[in-house]
Amino acid sequence: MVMFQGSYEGNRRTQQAKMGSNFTLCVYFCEKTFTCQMCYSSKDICYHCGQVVSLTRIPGGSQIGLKISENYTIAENICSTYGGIELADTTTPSQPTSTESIVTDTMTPITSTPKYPHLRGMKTTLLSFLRKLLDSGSHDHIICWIDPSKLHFKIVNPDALAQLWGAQKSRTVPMTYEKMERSFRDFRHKDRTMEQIKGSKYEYRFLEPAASSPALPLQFSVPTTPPSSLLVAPTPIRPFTIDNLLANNAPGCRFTSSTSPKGNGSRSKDYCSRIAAAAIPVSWIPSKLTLEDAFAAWIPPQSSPEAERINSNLPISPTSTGSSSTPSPNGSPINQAFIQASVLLAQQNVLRFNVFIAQFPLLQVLPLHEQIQWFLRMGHGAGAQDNNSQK
DNA sequence: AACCCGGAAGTGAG
DNA sequence: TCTCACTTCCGGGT
Repeated sequence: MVMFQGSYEGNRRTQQAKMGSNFTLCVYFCEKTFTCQMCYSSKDICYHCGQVVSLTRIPGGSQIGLKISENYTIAENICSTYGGIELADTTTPSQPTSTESIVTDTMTPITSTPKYPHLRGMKTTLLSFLRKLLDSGSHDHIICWIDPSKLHFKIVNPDALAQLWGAQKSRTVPMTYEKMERSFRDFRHKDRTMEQIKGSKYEYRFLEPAASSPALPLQFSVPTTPPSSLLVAPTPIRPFTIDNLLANNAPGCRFTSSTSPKGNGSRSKDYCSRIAAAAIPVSWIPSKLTLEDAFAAWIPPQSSPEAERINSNLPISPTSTGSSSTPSPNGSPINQAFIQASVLLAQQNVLRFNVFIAQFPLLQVLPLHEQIQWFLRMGHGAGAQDNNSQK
């Protein structure tokens, strides 16, 4: 595994990483530390967010001087998605003794590192690349399904998509959407693997099922369309919690929210596919999931004061994730104390989330459910231990 | 002028 | 060397 770690220095929002040469790195932030990992690409494109993550080394000093430009977006977990590499545990980072050791011990020149070694021998076609982005659901701000059952999709950010594709191919010349479009024209007219939706420049439809095109391996398995059996399942396999929602990286999920920074977002069928992947009956699904709903569905860790307070008033164990208890879709068997506590908790979390996300413009480019993941991961949620020092 | 289209040659990987 | 899947360029049409 190619990796380095370092302690976080200074204001994370204004720093720019300096590492000497252009390596593509994965950056994972937590409260005080971060981890960077090389991706197998000569480009500085983050597969996760579609933006440039350009890191360089600041020479000298015993601390690693790593900074991320404000113009760049934090990239999360890209390697585990694409390269099969797990992120390091940043809770107890091992501090390298010098910047020199970082480079010599953990940095491998791009030229000697095969791109996506797990893909050796497998040709990555443009079609399979698009399908993977769509099916992962993590690039909805770049390319997303309009109707997965009809293989109908939309390119939301053509330039970012071209950047991703260029990074995938490790071309020295930047890829542009115009050049990608040339391939699309062949797909449409020569290969007949795609068609353009009339009147929509950026909407297309695949003309063949995914199985016939070579698919990239996924770290997680998600169906293009949810099995119909899930949509009519009479009994929930997992309780309706935000943890379960977030734990399943189902395609196309978006939370809707009045507080969404871009006010975008939200297609109920996307939400349905997420819910279906979490194996929750479709009858539970509201037409839209708001930020308030998401936090209302989130049951805090049992160790938190809020959780203990709720538990003491709750006849049904709320140890949510993985539990066999099944909250009612209508909430009827749940006692008033729990409902009131949940509402209070949701309100607190929404307020905290708004404060949190306002501080991090870089996170605002991410889909809302990923913003929520960051929010929870960084321990800001009401119910988590309130040890946030960051303001 | 801007955009779209498609032919043709070039490129890199297998 | 050959094939494949693009990539790059560019002239023509709308």
